[in-house]
Amino acid sequence: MTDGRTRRRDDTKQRLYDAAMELIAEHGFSSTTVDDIAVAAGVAKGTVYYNFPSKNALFEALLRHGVGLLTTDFRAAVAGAGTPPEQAVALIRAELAYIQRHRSFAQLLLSEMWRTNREWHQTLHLLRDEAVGVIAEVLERGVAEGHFDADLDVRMASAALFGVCLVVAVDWLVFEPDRSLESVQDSLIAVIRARVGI
Amino acid sequence: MTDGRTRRRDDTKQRLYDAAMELIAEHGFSSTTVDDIAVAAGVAKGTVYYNFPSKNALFEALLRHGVGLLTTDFRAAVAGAGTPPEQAVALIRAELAYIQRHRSFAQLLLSEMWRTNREWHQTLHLLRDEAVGVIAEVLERGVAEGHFDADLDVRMASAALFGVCLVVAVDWLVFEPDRSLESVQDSLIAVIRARVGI
Amino acid sequence: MTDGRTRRRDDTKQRLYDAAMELIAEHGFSSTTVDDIAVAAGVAKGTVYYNFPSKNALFEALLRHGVGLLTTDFRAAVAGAGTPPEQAVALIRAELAYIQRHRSFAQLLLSEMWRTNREWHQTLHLLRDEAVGVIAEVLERGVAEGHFDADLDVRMASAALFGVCLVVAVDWLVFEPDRSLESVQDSLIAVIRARVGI
Amino acid sequence: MTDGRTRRRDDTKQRLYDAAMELIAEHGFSSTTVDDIAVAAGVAKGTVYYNFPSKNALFEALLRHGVGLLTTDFRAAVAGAGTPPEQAVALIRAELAYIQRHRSFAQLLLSEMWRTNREWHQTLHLLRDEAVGVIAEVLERGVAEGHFDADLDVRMASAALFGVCLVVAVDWLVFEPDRSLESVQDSLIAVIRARVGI
DNA sequence: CATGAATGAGCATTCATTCAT
DNA sequence: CATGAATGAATGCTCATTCAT
Repeated sequence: MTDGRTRRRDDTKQRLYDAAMELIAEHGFSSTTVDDIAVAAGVAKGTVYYNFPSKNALFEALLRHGVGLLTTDFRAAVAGAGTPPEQAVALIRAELAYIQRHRSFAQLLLSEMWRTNREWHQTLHLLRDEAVGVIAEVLERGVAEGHFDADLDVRMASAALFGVCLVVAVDWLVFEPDRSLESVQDSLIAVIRARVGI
Repeated sequence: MTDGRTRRRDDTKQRLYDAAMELIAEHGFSSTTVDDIAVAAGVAKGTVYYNFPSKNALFEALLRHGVGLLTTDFRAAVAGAGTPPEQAVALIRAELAYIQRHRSFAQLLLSEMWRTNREWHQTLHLLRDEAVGVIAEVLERGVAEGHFDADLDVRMASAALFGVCLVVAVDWLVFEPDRSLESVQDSLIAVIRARVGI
Repeated sequence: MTDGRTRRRDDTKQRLYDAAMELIAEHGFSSTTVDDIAVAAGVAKGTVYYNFPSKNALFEALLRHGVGLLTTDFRAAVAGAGTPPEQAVALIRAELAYIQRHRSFAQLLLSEMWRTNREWHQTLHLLRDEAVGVIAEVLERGVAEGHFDADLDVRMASAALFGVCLVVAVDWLVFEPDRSLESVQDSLIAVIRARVGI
Repeated sequence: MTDGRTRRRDDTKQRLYDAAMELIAEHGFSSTTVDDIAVAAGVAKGTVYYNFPSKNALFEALLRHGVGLLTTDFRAAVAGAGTPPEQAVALIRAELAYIQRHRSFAQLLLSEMWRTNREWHQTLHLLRDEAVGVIAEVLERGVAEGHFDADLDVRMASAALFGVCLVVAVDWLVFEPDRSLESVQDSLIAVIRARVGI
């Protein structure tokens, strides 16, 4: 039955996604072999190529998948909070939580986001704009409504906010994995709020 | 003459460093071949193996070299400024300037810094502590002297500061390469200073 | 209905023949994939294996089919002409016409006819004898009836005649495809007739 | 020493040529693996790729090599004979002799010469013109000097002569390998000369 | 009758490493 | 001190074949 076949195929694709995500995040794209992915997904190597035209294509699909989830989380965070400052806090929490759940993907972004001349660079660029764009919207609204400094460089601020969460979260998961999400979130917000006075 | 030979050898090593840095930063470690490095350095492939025991060893030496330079710049920045807040600003400037000069190395750090299970992970970890440690010292002194909030999470703050500079700088060089160092620095400091009010 | 099903099955087989002939002739046996054949025939890959036990078997059937048609044409040409010399001309015309209609098959023969150690070599050998045999018969009769030189090496002459038509026809179709069949036929007969005087 | 290294490399290349020629002629291009070639040449697989950029490139070099030799033989045959008819006979003998020595190459030509859409088609086309061109020159001179029919289609005649030798020679080597070159040559010339009377 | 997802052996190609010169 | 020819294990990808539906 079509239904059965389709379900079977979707299963396979999902298992390949999961396996590839884990492996590529841990070892990087080039060091992850298609063989590894197949073994981890519990299928034959040919099955990878039956479901994706190439290793690159699988990776691109992966990026799309991962950033899509993140953007969805971002949108939900914004929708669930009231004022821009509250939304910003919600975004930070959402990003940290996402990274906690998909640590591997965060390492992937860190590795690939600013690397040019890769086949999937274009794809990643667009996806990034999608995700960071949600942050930028909030900051813009915050500026418009007088919550944030009027001359805030929104582009840089959103990139910086996105990036600092990324870096802090990954650092946390690598070096202090036992610390709780709440603790990290509180510290990070404190750091951002801190009148560092510089 | 020994002197001449040594100098010649150092030359070769330096050229290999430069070539490898450029290539690995641009394409990643796995995607850079020893052949590429040899060609870019203008030597035969065997020469790479005459000067370094392996590709991994070359890369470790590279990391040591690069982080060493950064740490030196950090120390100079601290020495050239008075109070901790001034030192912090000097550190930001130093990091941005370093990345501008060695953009490739920054991308390298971003890719490798938080990736475990690589042969050189240990090395990189130690080096990172060396560099980030300089930032931490300044923040600690700032807290001790009452410049910064007393309950500042210094560990996280220094990691965050290091990371945010890294991310902002790379983002700058990739997406707005024509912007000046000063402009970026000013914006970044403004963003950090901003009573974001969250 | 049995009739309907049979016809449908024959349709599928014919479409597979046509598709395979075209593709194998153009790209060779090894470079033609079963996938290509299925797509070109507009059926699923499994259908190829439902109708033929293997790719090799499909190819053998193809050879049988193609040479069978050629032999039939040869027989018709002989039957439609009077004396051996006239029959020889008719054979030349038949071969050229056949190749014009099935150019792909001619290229196939050229590639495979003299290649030993292929699974289907035996098959092809027998088929060849069938077709070239018709030419040989005509030449033999021509010798017996005094039309041709008494000491003609009939075996070689028939092979040579068969081959020269093959080569000339393929050359024509590849390099001067706009030339007419008649023109080629006339030139070829003139060349054969020519007292080259060597 | 450069000399030693160079000689060693040339040796390797020659051995690869020989091995590849034999194998590709016998089994065809697609069915011959680089592994086979390496084993037959007595080197490691990587060595093939150290000496040629790809399997295709090796094959193109092979074609150049083989047709080059044939053309040289053709030129020598023409130079060693007096009148165009004598030169034509010498060419036939040269072609038969060449094919006897390089039977594999002849099968190769038969398979590839009229196959379009292959990467090396262009190369082969040019090479063919070079070799067949020598025959055409002789025929042209023969016509000009009144040895051959004035309205001879030289283009076709040279292609036909080249092709008929090819076909006859291969047929000979496959089906009557014990027959002598002289015998075949005599029969072939007799066939060509025969007032077939068609 | 026909389908198409899945398989795994096989292939062209790459590349870190060795070593004779 | 430097070279570059040679190596062979590893890798991305192909494709004939199988089989559950």
